[in-house]
Amino acid sequence: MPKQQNTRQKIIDAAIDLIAEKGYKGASVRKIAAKVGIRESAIYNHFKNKEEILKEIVEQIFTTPFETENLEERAKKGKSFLHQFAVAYKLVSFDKRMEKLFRVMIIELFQNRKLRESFLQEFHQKDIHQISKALFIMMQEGMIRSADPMFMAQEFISPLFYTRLHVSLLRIDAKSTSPIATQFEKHVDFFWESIAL
Amino acid sequence: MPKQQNTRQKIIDAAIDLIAEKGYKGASVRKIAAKVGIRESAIYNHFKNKEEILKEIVEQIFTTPFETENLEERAKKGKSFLHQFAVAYKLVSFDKRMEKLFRVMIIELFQNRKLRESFLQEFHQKDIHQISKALFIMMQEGMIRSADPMFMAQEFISPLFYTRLHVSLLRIDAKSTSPIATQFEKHVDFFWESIAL
DNA sequence: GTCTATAGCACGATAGAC
DNA sequence: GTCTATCGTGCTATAGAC
Repeated sequence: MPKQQNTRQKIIDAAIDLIAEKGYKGASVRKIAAKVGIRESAIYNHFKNKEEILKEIVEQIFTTPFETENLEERAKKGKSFLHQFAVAYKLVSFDKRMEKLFRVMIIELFQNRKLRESFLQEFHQKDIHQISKALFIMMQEGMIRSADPMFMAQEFISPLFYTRLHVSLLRIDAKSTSPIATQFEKHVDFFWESIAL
Repeated sequence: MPKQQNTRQKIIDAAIDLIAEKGYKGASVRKIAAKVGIRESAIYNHFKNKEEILKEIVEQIFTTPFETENLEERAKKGKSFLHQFAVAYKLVSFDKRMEKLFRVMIIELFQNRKLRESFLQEFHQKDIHQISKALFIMMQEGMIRSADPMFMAQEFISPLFYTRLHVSLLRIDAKSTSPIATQFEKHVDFFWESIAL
């Protein structure tokens, strides 16, 4: 049931909005409080200090529920597995909240060591691992050409990431994304043609 | 002849260092002045305000001298053209000053509209255009399979960009980049095998 | 072109009443 | 858990002497 948000979550949401727009330094405790509709001092009833808010947001960025079940079975479908992944990636790219979190991630990537490590371990490695496992199975099945699965997985994901960044940059200025919206699917076509036997 | 830097350039260099480390907001006029070895007020003899410093830096980011001569001739060499491009991209990725400018670019990408537009027009489009022209020539020569050259160019560049980001993230924490240093060349091999006829 | 001095403001955070 | 009030700090920028 859609219960009313508690103040703590309201603070986090306001902070995400502001950081996505102005960066961590630009998202002052004052502005966060104003957005929530309380005074600065009231923030400190919910968080020890400003950094604790960011910590919580960073955790939320990397707690993406991700389909990892039946990997072997799904991988045997070959191209349609990759298609499914790309479409899921596309949905996330266009989801309003996920897009905001993506912006926060990029903005803070070079300024927050913990976020950086999570990016490399969670964001990067988790996807790479899943895809590489699937690609390995496809190689065993003789569906695709042989190569280092980890490397091939990165070749598959990089263009998706780049397109996601591109989408995010266009949307921030309210520019049209229609010329690149189909690139997620086109990439799968191109990639599959590149590896299929 | 290697003349002594004037104060103006010293200010810019100090600002690049500080922004790459702390972001634009974290790179205060105070700190920039301290790094140069002058007082804050002296900064204003060289720049109208803080933003003008950033403007200058943004311009420096996108004034990359880029090899565009003899494109047709070079393109006909096929794979070795792509290899040349990737190696140049790799060199830039590991160049200390270019790496700093790359960081500044990523940090400010979502916070500076002008930088964002330059990114899309200069950084992104310029590379894409050059590569797509070369790929078009290769298609005409029957060296590679036919496809939309612009799309194919993006497929070629995305993994290079992703690897560059990866390198930058590792180096900021002084982590080893040797596991991914060869990815630029490996990508060319993989890509060429994907498109060669 | 540099300095000292200072204005004026926004910041993060705390104390204490309700 | 929220408020008012306030503290100390760091910020951008300017005025004016040298």
